[in-house]
Amino acid sequence: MGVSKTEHFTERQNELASLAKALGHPARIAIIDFLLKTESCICGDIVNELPLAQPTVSQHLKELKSVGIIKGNIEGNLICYCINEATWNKFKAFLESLFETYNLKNNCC
Amino acid sequence: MGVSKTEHFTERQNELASLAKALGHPARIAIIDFLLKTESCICGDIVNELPLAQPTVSQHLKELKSVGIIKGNIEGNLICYCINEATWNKFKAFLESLFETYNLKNNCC
DNA sequence: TTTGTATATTGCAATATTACGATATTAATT
DNA sequence: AATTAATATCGTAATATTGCAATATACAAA
Repeated sequence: MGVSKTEHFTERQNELASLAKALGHPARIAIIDFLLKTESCICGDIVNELPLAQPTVSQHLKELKSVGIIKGNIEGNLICYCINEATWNKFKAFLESLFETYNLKNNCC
Repeated sequence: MGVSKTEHFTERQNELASLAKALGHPARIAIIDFLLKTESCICGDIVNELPLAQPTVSQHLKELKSVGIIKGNIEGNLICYCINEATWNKFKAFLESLFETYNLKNNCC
């Protein structure tokens, strides 16, 4: 991407955009789906669940981790990933606020 | 971006990723914020609301329009943009389903 | 200590995104 | 018809993303 002028937007706008961007790839949605589906941490199973090479999956995990959507714990030989509750709730709150605004006010063409 | 292998993911994963990606820029969040805030269509005011040049804003509007999040109507000399209810509701449904799954099931490290 | 297994990092090619000046288009106004 | 105003498109520079082979790292097991 080109340089995006984050300094001109509010912190909330930048944060929400970062979170949305992190989810803006089907592989990363698939990772989140998988984490939610299995009801707990995932240790050493994610690569096999995705139609991508191991380094590519690792990179997607890194991106999700860098915005805080997931967190990883080293567990012996494996790395266990799970949803990061704090960030997830923040994301949820951002969006629920948007959805609420739309429901209450929009009266459009 | 490089080529993303959309053919390996489900339609839902690809759609949700596209919508999230479209919201993955603070300028586009700002546009949505503004549309929601003003409670109706926006005619000819968006460029002045954003700290970006007119062609850049036009490009962001085009991206939001191309995934269906907003729609535009020509109104005389102006173009009026508003949230596209169908897509917005779809996006909302996708996310509410994710949030629900998290609430019910997640029991994590 | 060597081997095997899981994950991360590096490096790079192909492609996409962002931003904006210049220019085109379209319609209202004079 | 010429001017003004709003928006879109084109072209392009700078930078980011995606994907993966090769390689590194870290730990467990033999």
